[in-house]
Amino acid sequence: MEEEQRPTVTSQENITVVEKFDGSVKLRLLDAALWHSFHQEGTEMIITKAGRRMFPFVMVTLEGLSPTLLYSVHLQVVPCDNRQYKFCQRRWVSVTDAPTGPAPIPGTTYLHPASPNRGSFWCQEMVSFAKLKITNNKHSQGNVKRCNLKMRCEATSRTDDVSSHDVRQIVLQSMRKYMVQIIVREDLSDVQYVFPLPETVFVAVTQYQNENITRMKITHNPFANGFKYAHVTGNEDANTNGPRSDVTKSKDTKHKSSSASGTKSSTKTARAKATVTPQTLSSTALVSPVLDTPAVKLEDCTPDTRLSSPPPYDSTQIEQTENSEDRDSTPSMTTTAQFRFQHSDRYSEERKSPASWSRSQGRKVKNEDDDDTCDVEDRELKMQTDPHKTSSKSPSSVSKAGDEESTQHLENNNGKTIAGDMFTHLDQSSTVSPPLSLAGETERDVFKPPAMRKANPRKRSTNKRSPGLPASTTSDMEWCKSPVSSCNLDLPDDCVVKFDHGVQLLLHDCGLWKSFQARGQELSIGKDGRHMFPVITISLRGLDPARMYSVWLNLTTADDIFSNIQSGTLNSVFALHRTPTTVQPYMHPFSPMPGLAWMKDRIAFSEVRVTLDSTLDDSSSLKLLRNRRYQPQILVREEEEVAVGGFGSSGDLLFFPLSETTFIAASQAPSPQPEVRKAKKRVSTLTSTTVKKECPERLPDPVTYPLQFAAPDLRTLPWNPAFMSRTPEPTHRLNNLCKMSRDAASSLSSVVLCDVTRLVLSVVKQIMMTRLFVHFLLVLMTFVFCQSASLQKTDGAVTESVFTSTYSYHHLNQASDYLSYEQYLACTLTAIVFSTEPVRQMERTSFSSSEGDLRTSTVCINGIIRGGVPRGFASSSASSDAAANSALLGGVGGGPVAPPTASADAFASAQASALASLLGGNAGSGSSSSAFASASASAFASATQRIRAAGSAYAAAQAQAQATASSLLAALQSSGVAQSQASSRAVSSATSAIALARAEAQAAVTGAREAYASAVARARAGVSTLRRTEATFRAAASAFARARAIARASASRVSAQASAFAFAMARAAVVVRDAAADGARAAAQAMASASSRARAGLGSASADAQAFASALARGNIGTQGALGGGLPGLDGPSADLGGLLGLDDAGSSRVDGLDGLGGAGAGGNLGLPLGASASARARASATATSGSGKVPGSY
DNA sequence: TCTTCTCACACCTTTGAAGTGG
DNA sequence: ACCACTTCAAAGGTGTGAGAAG
Repeated sequence: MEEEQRPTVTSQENITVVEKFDGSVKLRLLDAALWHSFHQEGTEMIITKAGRRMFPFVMVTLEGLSPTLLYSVHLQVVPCDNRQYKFCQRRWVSVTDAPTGPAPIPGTTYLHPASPNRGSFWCQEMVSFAKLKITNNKHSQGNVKRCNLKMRCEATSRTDDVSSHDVRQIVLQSMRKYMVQIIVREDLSDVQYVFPLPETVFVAVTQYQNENITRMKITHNPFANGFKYAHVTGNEDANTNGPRSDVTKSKDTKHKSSSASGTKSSTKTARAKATVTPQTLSSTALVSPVLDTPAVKLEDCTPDTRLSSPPPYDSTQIEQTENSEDRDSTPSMTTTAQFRFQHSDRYSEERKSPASWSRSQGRKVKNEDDDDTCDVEDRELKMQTDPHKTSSKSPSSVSKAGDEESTQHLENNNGKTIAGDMFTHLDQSSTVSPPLSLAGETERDVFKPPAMRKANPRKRSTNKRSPGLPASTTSDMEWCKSPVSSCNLDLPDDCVVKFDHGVQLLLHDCGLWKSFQARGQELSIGKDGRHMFPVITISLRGLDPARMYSVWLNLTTADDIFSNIQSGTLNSVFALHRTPTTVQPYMHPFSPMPGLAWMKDRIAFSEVRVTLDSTLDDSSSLKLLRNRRYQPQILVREEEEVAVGGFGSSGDLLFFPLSETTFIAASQAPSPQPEVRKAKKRVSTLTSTTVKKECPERLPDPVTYPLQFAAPDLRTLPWNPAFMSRTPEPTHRLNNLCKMSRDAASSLSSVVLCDVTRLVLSVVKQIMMTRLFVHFLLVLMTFVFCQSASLQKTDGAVTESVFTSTYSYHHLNQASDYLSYEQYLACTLTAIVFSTEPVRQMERTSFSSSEGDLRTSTVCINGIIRGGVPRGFASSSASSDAAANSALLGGVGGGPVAPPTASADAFASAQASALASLLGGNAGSGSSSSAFASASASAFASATQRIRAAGSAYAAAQAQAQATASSLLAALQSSGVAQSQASSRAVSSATSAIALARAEAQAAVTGAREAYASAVARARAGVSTLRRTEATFRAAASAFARARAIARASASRVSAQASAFAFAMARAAVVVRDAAADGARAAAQAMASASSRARAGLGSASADAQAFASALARGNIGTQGALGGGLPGLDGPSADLGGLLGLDDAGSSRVDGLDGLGGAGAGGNLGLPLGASASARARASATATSGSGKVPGSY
């Protein structure tokens, strides 16, 4: 590991960093130059009982971590040795030569509050330990308890306990030397990476020992600004009293009483002198003791120099730095306020040119002469050491050059560094890679050119308008319409052109932006959000007119600089209280739109708001941090259609950094210069009012494009892009946001959807899936219909009808600002319903009747939304309901719209016909086109046929029984005649004949019983079928009743027709039911008469048999012994016949069933509840049948 | 007596709330 | 009503210096 750690010092965007390696993981210590400067003096850190922050604090960046693994980042302060130190003779010397002193406190660990987190997180953001505190209070709690994920999982119940402590303190011992090291640990594993930072070696003290350290602390730490003046004058006093050695001597000899009083008095004196003239301070600054620390400015160092001369990081160097000659010979990286100068430029491309920052620097030199001698010292030193830069770097020249060349440099430096920053904010799923943008550099260079440099000054000279006024729209439009390739010189005034991949972007109101930049870049924001002003207004050119694009505004943190404006000067130091965050990009509300629409007019981000409230759930608000500098960028993303409809983001991404609009998010911080405020306010008011008055149509209206159904791809791509153009803009965005291509609806989509639908986020997240489902349904149905062979119109008529239906409904809502999501959903469902078969039969003329169409749509929408599709009935029921409603309101079956009364009659007749067909056995042959009626009729007809078959079998069995009885009677009669005439021989033969007749009668009865059992089974099956049919009818009746109730509620205008319809239907049903009842009654009577006839026949047969038996008993005594027990078997046929009489119950059951069936049919179709008596009777009859059909087994 | 430590202090910045005026 | 701005107060960070503690 030691070998792998090869610290190298590099300069990254003017920030000196030290790179550390541990295997594949790289750590960079930011602000290494500041650390080094302190290190050279011997860093001291104050420790207090309550805890005190470190300054400088540790900031690092990490690379090489696995994006998906969880890591915890620890800062560990480890003792360098066991020795105790004291500050003697301006140097730190060891008190105990041998490590025999008190044992140092073991290294304490500070867990970064963001731990644990994924590697992507750690590598994306800077890791700052600014809030770490060190203390000498042994009872202070460290934060080691919060350790890693393992421990957190194991001890979740102790969360509160942990949070209750001050977990941000590390316990140290004073007068001991420590070093910071960073430990990166993989959670849930034992892998860890250790990065010792020798640059951070410091001595923990309770009171500063080294005066230079104190001075440097005051210089660089913004919280010590209150002592800055004191040190300026204190140094002055020291210089007037003698060389610095005297000061040191007084410090070393601890003449604290005198020095303290002197310092205190000097403090007050300094504040009294705070208004001293810059010249005076400049002269005093030239002899400031800070000059004792010779420094070479970073700018004076060539990269090679910086790279080739890494600072010595040996901790023992602290003891060597007491020699001033050594310090002089050491190539120090920087000095005091130089850092601030550098940090102001950190990560900023303005260093390459921009006027704003150059002006800031110029003002800084001019204004901070009052209070900061260090800048002047450095600058003077620089001017002495580098004569070549003396002229070029003078404040005035810098500022002037910045003013003149800012525009030209802006597009030149369309930024590589910006590209790197920007892509960290982009969607990771984007297919665009950083090289794409970088590759465009050459192309931009081709476009950029001298034309711009020549054109702008000339135009500017002729510009007589106020610089704050917007540019001429006419010229802008001409610019937009002109071809890209021409790259003409006639650019609008007050604009700057940028290029990316041949697409040109025109930034308007640059004069206004410059005006603000010249007076300070702060943009006041509040917690409740404010509109940006000036408004970022652009124009685009070079887009493909037919392709869809979305335009985004992205705010990137231009740096990690904490900035504020103090005394009219822009101060920038490292952010102390904040860690950098990513700002969610803002999509222009018109997105996506065809390129032609984007190029048609200006694109203004007037609706965007900036806010400090990070919890604000508003997609139009950009959540910013105070006192951070932000770099607006325009992103143009090409949207491509995807197979399932909607648009995806698979196209190219263009980006345009707008360095002209860089601003600092100020926290209601008033500018200290009243004239600046007045000027800003004047310009703001003037511009706002002027813009509103002179350019009321500055914002383009949503572009409307005609539907083009003839396009061939419309038959294959069901989601018609033209449809999106015609829909209201919010719906337009809905289609884009809810497209199926996105696996999961992102939070951004949800947020934007909240904006569109005006619904809360939770609701939007719930309906997202519903919306996707509806979208899928619509796409699928359109696709199916387009592919269906039954579709007569192959030119997308169904698609058009769907869209027309939806669009006509949209007309109804044009008065409202936005179409609610419920309305949109209803429209979509309506489109689905109206795409079904009955509607396809409609004529286009009747369908396009907007009012009736709307009314019909409303009815169906309400019915479907409120009542839903009847379960188990699926599409047929829905279509029948739709057809019924359509027939009710506008006619069905095509043709012109029929009068309401006629429609009701037609519908009633259709219903009656269906019922008649059901009861008359003509199911399916009726004229009703209702699928529901057909299905129900066929089921009912089948049940009826089965019942009739059972009745026929019963009748056949009954007839067979009667025939058998007749034959038996004939046989008995014949045998009796013969026996009366014959002798005993005849008696025996008669006996055998009787036995034969008995057997035959028995067989006949058995057959009749089997036939009876079969008839009973069939009757039961008929009853079961009847019940099923009854249930079906009940469901149908319920669904129909619900649909009718909904129709009645929603369509008040047609209540009269509905009443007439109901009356006619009820009348028809009554007629039908009466007819059915009459038929059933007649059948029952016929059945009863047949039964009575059979009973009569059997009774006579039984009487004959008894007469025959008595004759035998009287006339043939000799054969009594043979006959034995008489004719007991005759009871059997009698019982069997009695059982056969029970078949009447079966018959009555059938009648009852038919009666109930008729009631069910009528009741179901009338929407009336079925009478309980029908089913009860049916059940009772069935029970009675099974009970009475029990045949005695005497045989 | 010397060194180290503690604490109150003045001063600063940051942050947010409330008020004011256009 | 909205927005921009001002004023004020609270919280927290900083070095200083007197005094206490070891």
